Amino acid sequence: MTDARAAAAPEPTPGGATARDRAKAERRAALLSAAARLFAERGFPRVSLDELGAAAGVSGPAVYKHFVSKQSVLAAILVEASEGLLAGGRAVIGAAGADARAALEGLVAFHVDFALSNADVIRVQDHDLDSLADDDRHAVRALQRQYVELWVDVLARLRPAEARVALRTRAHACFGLINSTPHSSRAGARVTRSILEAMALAALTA
Amino acid sequence: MTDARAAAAPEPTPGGATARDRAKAERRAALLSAAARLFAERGFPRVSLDELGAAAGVSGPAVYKHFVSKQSVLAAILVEASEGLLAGGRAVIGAAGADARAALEGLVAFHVDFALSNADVIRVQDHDLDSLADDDRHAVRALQRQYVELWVDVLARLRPAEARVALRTRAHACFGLINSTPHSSRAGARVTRSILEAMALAALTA
DNA sequence: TGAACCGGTGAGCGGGCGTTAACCGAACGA
DNA sequence: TCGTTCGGTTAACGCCCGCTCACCGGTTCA
Repeated sequence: MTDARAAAAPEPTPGGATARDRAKAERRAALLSAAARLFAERGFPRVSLDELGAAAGVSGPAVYKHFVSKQSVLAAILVEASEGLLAGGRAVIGAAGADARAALEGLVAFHVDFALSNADVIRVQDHDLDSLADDDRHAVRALQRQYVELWVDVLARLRPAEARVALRTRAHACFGLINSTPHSSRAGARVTRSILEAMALAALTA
Repeated sequence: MTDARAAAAPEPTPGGATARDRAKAERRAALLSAAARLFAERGFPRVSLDELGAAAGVSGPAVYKHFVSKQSVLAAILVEASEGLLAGGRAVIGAAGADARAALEGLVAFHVDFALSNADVIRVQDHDLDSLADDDRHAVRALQRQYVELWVDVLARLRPAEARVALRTRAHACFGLINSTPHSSRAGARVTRSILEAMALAALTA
């Protein structure tokens, strides 16, 4: 009975690392996605480690083989999300070049897309941010601030007369508008996407 | 030494009830406002009853002389807010009569005003709603749904061709836009108010 | 092949916190 | 004036839960 397994197990290590490493990475990913869903549903403090582990197929303190604490699971989710948002925003702006209007439209489309496909993370972000330890929260806030400034820069090109404080308020309001998706996704994704994009652009360029 | 107090204490009971009743009502109000602030700052599960009591001048289990549980404090805040929102919305629509555009502008102004002067409650509302017991949450949700339908009715008058599902998405997005205030009130209240009103109307009537 | 590694488990500790219990003193009502 | 009411206090219970510990069995690698 060893032959079959011997043929299956020692594959040329497609991930580039040992089988145990790949299994561990999968577990970690499963934990993160389960955590995002659970935190979004009930809020960070009301999810126990036992529940979290169970949702990923392991049970209880096994989480500590992947994260140093419950808080660090939350931190991993939020840092990853903030970095993704910032990187994506930069890419969009770079692609638009000097065309400020195109940059704004790209940012809106990108953010709507992110919100629609990461509703859980959105919920967690403005739900449980202050359950983070101070340094983690500062890190996430710093990333978010950079992302906001990305928007403000683009808006400043379109509305040179307006103060940056006001533009910042506009950007935050626009995020609130787009991030309303998790609370209201009754309509289909296609309709929701086009409604949100139109509303956001109208609100920003009126 | 009785004379001075005898002259001061038995006032004609200005509140209409006994002095003890008035004191109790004040305590209850103090507890509610302290709770709104604390819940907004740190989230419902991370505020202990001792902290809550201390913030209102009493300490610890004295809260149980005014509320049957910690959850019921949260429920009182959210039910009161939702009822206020619904009643205010109805009043605004009634005052506008047949002019749908005026009704919408009134709703926007009213909601912006509410969000600016009740930032704490706004934060608590979309932070800790699911920390409520099932029946309380259902009650709040029912009130919120009626408020949303108020907006949808007005929007339907202005956009007769659009499906109500889509209009509901628009309403939620608009709430998200306006309710972004607590996250971004860096600019002054006056500027913020006019920016939010303009953005909301632009988003809804584009 | 065998020692080291490592991710998983179950048991258990310790602290925080919601809630209850027993009691006290002032305000109230007859 | 005197019994009752009632809002307040302190002490303590009991549970939940984050986290640690001791241990186990398969994978890895020399």
